[in-house]
Amino acid sequence: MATEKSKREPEEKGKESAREAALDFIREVINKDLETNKYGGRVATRFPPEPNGYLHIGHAKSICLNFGIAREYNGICHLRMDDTNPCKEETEYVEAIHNDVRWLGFDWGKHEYYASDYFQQIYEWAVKLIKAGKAYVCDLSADEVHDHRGTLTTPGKDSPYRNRSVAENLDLFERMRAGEFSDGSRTLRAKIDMASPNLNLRDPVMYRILKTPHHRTGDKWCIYPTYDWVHGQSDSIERITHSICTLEFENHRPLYDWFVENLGIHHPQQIEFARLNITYTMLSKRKLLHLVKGNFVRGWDDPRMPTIAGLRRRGYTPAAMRNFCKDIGLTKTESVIDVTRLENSLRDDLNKTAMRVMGVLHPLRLIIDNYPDNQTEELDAVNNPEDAGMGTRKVPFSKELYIEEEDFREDPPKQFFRLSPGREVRLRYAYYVTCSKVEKDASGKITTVHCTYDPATKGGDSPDHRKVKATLHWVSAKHAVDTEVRLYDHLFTKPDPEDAEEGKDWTSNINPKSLEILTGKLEPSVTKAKPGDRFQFERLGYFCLDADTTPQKFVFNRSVTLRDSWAKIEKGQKE
RNA sequence: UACCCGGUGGUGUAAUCGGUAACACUACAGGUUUUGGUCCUGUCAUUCGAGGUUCGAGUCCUCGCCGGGUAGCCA
Repeated sequence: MATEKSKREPEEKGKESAREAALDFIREVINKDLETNKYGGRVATRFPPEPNGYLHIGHAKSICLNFGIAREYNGICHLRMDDTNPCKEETEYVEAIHNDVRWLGFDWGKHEYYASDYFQQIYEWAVKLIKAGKAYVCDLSADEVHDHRGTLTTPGKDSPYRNRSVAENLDLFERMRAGEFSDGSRTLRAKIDMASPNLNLRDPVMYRILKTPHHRTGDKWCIYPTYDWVHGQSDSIERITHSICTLEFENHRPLYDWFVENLGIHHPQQIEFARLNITYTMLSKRKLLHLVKGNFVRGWDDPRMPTIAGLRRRGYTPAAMRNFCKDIGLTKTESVIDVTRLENSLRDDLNKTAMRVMGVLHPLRLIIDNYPDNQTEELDAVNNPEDAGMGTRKVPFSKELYIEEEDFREDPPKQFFRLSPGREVRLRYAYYVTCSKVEKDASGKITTVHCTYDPATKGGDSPDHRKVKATLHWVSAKHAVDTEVRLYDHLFTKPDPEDAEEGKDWTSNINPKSLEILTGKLEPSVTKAKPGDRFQFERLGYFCLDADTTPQKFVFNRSVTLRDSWAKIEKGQKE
């Protein structure tokens, strides 16, 4: 094993350094800023979620980026809750965010912040802009503001309230804060340019009246700053150097720049990257919320969900997710990642780390006619052929076994190497067996396969070195542990879930067969497992013990199948 | 129809000051194998188009074409 490792290491190191050599465009900007000493050698990033839902794999990309950069540059990464809309935010989500970021392997230390902690400062800066004649109270309704904004191709019109005196603005704004006006009746707006080709600069709203209690500030405020007004200033307050965000905020950057410049405060550099898209996967927080609220799934942590909580329950490891985020790269090009990339990252990780075990999903009885009736043998099985350090275990063997239905064909097609009448195969770690006959029920369905075994092949090797073309997994019938197994398929039937037929919406693409539940048989060693433990069921896939498990009933989630080249061949034969 | 951003193989990313288009995944073909897994080997693009600058262009210039974003008091 030691020699194998030393053989592999140079390769892996080579790959690492090659990866490091090719810096992504964001790290290039940071390097440049370090060279020019733009921020005095500091690197400070932040991950700024709104606590209005669970984090998903797209957020994982951002988390890995922001915390990763901080780690690499010996900098710092803040966790900041962007909680500026009291109507949508809940403490439950804050806790879920903590959980998920930590689970992914990142630590914000003491640097946890809330935009709501800055409300007073933000308010004072608003007053400052009013005094400078750069913000005004506007009495237009939401609809009227919309009408005045103009369109993508035509300029907007100034609000009739745009030229109020500073004194009047100050008075009105103070009374907005005091709760004198009803929700939506007035706003504070930045005075920029109603004719700007960038609509974000057409006197954007900075404050709205919202008499709704906030999850942290309670009823202290009845006016709340908009995201556009608060976000950049929050970054500035925290002295963030590089504000990394997704592409849709590119058009907002001029506005954020306008705010910090007119306030004369620290100016972070915003850098935008393309958000993650994955085939057969929905990555819109709003729509994921709809899936949960509409009971299309069993909750935020349903193993079919692309949420971090869902993937965790499915059996994903933090390392697999981090590797995935690293592998997909970072650009400004909008792209769609094939979901098999995500699955492959899990296979890669679990192949090296998961304990092997034998389990049968679709049991077919197999009787070894020439095996002693009441005999049980304890056979040695390797726990992980990739890691000898994981040792071996004993697996009980007896006359009656279960094998996988798929592993027997009475009339084998071309290239089918598994068991069929007259054919000899290996039962993993046990014996060579040859099929002598089958039993069928009235409908013609095969109920039992009879075999004879060769006692000389104990352990799975034949002294005469004769070859068998297949090795089957099996479970001893009288030692088998029943388990519920949940098999998952993509939550959506189309690569692009948004691609709905005329007159239908994205929910019409939800896969009605995304969950299949069955009862399987497992070797008894799994009874020691704890929820969250991951296994490879040999020749089938990776499975994770679910939290629904009770002392009476095991529940396994299939995290991902193994690659299956026979399935591919068979599919090709049918076409 | 305005503004902003993007366009390299089936997919995702690379390619210092312009200098032989590289890596990974997939697919396909082999090899190893007590998992049809893993692992190993091989094969698969002249960079959206047209001009231009240059000894030399994926990189620079011009004009097109295509895709995405933007008209919340959401973030």
